Amino acid sequence: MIDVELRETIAAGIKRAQRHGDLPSFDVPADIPVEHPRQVDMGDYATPVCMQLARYARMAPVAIAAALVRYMKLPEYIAEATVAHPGFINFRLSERWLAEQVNAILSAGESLGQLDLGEGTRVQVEYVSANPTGPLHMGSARNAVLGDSLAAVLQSAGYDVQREYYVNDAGSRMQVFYQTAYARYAQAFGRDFPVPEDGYHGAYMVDLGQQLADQLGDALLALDPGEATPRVGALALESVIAQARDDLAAMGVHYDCWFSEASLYADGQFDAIMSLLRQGGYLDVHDGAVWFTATQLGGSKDEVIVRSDGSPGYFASDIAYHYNKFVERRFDRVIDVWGADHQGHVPRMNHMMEALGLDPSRLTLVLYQLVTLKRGGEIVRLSKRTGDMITLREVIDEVGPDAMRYFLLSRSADSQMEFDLDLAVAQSDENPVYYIQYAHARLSSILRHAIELSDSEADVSLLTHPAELTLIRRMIQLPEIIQLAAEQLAPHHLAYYAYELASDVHAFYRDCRVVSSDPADRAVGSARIRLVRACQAVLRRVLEIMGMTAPDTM
RNA sequence: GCCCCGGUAGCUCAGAUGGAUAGAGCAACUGCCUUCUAAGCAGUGGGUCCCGGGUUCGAGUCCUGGCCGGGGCACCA
Repeated sequence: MIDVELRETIAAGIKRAQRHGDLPSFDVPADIPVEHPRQVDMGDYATPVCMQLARYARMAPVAIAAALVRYMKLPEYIAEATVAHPGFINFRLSERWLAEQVNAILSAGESLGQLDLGEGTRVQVEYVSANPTGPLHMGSARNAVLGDSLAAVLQSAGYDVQREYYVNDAGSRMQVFYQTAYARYAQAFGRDFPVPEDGYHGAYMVDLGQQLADQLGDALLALDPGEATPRVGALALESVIAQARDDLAAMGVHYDCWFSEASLYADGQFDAIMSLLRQGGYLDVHDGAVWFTATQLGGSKDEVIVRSDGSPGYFASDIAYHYNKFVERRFDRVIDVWGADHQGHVPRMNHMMEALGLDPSRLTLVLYQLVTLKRGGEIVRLSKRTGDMITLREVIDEVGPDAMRYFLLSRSADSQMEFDLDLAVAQSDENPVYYIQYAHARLSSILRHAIELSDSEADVSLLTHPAELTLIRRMIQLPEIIQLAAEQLAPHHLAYYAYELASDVHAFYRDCRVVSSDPADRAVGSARIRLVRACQAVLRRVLEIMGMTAPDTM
């Protein structure tokens, strides 16, 4: 990539200047900063390195910059390097080279935006993984969008990515869920069977009870509730998972694997990690429970693994699950996407990795701040147990999957966000989603009108208009945006990039006529058609990574 | 009390390993459709980057002490 090559160019320039005695001897910095200047008219790339070197060289930054400019051997795509106060070197891309990139983008085809940073590293992204005790709510929406886009970004960056949903089908809450399901099932036949005090009182459970009644008939009512509950529960679980799958699919979120927590116990993974921890001396028994001694690894307190009633806690599953990910399934790297309400678990997860003899840096926990939902100016609570909640499906149906994904993606995971449903719906015509998609539709429209014009003979060197060059400059940023998003695990950069690209498209549309009846415009028109096609490819690729559609008409 | 995340324009938010005059959308105001889609374009106004100290040639960015908002500190997940 360009910034990497410029770093080398600068480093080589420093050494050459030193050899010729125009710079004093000092170590070339390992990491030479290359950035984009604030203003485009300053140049395409810049380095402030001379200001850092001033103290070692005992020279004025501008003088160092001047020496460097003399000695750097510029790559062919750099038209010029200039010195700017107080010591920047600005690099300007060759316009000829820029125009040529249109062809490069088109010939990239399917591999457009495909990097090899990951070098095929096997990475798993686990996201959503909500308890299967009811419909997904809006909190999970942010998780889904983040995780799915992260997976797409990493794929594009050259990682071998697997997308996974962890089905928490073994926790103690599940028993309560099963009991609730049974109660609603029985009630569907007019039986007066109570929903547990700490059960799930949402209306959806009534519907589910009815559905179960329709599917199972009343045969199970004859059994003892203790016997019937697991059977009703199993079907209820199946139904909830199927619904989650559907709801996520409605947002374009799909998984490679739905992993069952219960299977960890059936397959003996739990027993395996227990003996592993015991051998490592990380287990302690007191107060009737089995503890993981996180304190000996620097933790603030020990953690219960097996409760005094003999049942394993969720942390037991977490350990077995991650053992499974790293040891059984041999992922090089695992990324779990969690809501900020789980942030207290981060230290113990790292301690767990250490105790299992795994490098904690192989596990990354991406935390996102919680979404506050507002409707009618009031904050909507997201508790499943009270039943007063806004479901994921409800919002998708209201604002559409594209808007949903864009809104949730366009803010960094670290910032808590307010999702105003009324606003999202009311402003749907003025929203950035349509701005971006409209840019794509406009390009499609041009191509429809240009159907009789061929770009096979196009001479891209005719692309010299400022609006064309601005657009191309943006287009070639795709790889570095993908790299940035992949390195920071921050897909929101894509949303901003897509918006800026769309903005450049709209400006190009205004300034540069593509289809013309005047024969004199034929050559440039054909070059522009090629630009339009290349630009569409870039726009489509970003939208694809974000999980959004690229409509041809709007 | 301790830990994590925020605090940037009226509102919602960007701001890459510390760099040049801190950006965008929405909202407000002013213009622009006889030619490829006006879901668009051009322009105007709008800032003690929460406050104090520190590091640095240089701080919205790093360190430190406060303030405010959110989340967490269970034999719940």
